Amino acid sequence: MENGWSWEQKTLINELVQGMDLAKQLRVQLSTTSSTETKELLIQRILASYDKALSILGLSGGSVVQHQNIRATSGVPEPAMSVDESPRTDYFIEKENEDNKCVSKKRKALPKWTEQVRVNSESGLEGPQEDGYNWRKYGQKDILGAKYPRSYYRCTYRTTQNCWATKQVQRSDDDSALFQVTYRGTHTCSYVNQSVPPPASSEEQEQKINHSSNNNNQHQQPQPEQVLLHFRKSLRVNTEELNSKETASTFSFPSTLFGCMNGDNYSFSPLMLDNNNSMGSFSPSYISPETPESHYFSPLPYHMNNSGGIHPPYNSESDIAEMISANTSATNSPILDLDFPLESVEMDPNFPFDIPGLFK
DNA sequence: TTCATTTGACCTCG
DNA sequence: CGAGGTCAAATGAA
Repeated sequence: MENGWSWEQKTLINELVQGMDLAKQLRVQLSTTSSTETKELLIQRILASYDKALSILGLSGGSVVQHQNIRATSGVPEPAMSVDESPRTDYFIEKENEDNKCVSKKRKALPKWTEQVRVNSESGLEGPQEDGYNWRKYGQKDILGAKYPRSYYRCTYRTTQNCWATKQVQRSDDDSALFQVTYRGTHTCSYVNQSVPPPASSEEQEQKINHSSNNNNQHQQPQPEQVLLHFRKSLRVNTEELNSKETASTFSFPSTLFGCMNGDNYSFSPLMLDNNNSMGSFSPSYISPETPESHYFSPLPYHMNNSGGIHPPYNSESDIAEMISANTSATNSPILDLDFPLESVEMDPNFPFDIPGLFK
C-alpha cells in the first residue's frame, strides 16, 4: 500500500480477475452437466466479485442487495434444521493487530473473529456447531467475571492435517442462550464431512452440560449446504464495532466466498491475490462430484480496519513470513492450497505480483 | 483399542 | 503477578 498500490486497488484488481476467472469456469460448467447449484454458485461468486469491485471503486456495490439476491437465487432448500437454527448470528471481525508491535506471533498472528450465536434452547440445537467442522475440546477455563466457563476447541485434524484452527466458546452471562464463539485461524484441513463420523461438536457438548434434552440433534452433523444456508441466512456483519462511515462503503461480505478461505492463509484469500490458484478451492474440482453441494465454510476472511477498506490482517513482515511458513508447512490442503506466492506467480502472469512489498 | 473429554499444571502475555 | 490459553495425563465412552 505504501508502494503505490493500496490494498483497495489490489483487491479491486483481484476481484476483477477473479470475476473473469469465475466467468470462465461458469462457461465450462454451462457446457457440462454440472449441477444447477454449482452454476449458481459460480454466478453468485461472480456477482459478489464485481459487487466488491464496485464497492472498492466507491460506487454503491450494493452488497446487501447482492447478498439478498444470492439468497433469493440460491435455490437451496430450507434444511430441516432451519427451524432450530440460531435466530440470530452476528459476525464481526475483530480489529486486530492494530497494536501489533509487541504481540505474540504465535497467538496473534492467527486471524481471529467472533461470532455470536443465539441458541434455541427448546430445540436443543446450538447454533455454533453449524460451522461444518469437527472440533475437539482441549480445555476449559473459568474466566474471571464470567458466569460460565470458556471452552477451548481445536480442529480435530490438527495433527493429521496440520490444521490449526481453534475456537473458544463462551456462554453469555446475561443470556444463557447466547454464545460467543471466537475463531482463531481458519481451517487448512481437507475435512469434507462425508467420511467423518459425526462427533458431537463443541456446542453440543456444552449443550449436554446445560441441557440434557437435546437428544434429537446430537447426531446431526452439519452438512455443508446447511452451513451455507445458515451463513446465508444469518450472515450479518456486525459493523457496530467498526467505524461505520469508513468501512460500510467498502466492505462487502459475499456469502459465497467463504468456501475458499483457509487457515492462516486467509489473508491471501481470493480477495487478495492468487485467484486462479487458490480459487481452485472453488474450481470444479473443488466442488467435488461426490458432494456437489458441499461448500467449505470459514466465516470470514475479510478483515477490516479503521482506515477503511479491506486490509490484510497482518502488519509486520514477520507475521506474514510466519503465515507463509505455516502455509507451506501445511502438507495437504486441497481446500485451499496456498503454496503461494510461488504458485500465484505462475497462475496469472498479468497480475502485478511484483508489486514491491506485496508479499512482505 | 481407539478416540474424545476432563482437568490440573504449565506457559504466555499484558 | 494474574488471567487467559494450551498441554497432556487420566478417564470415560464406543
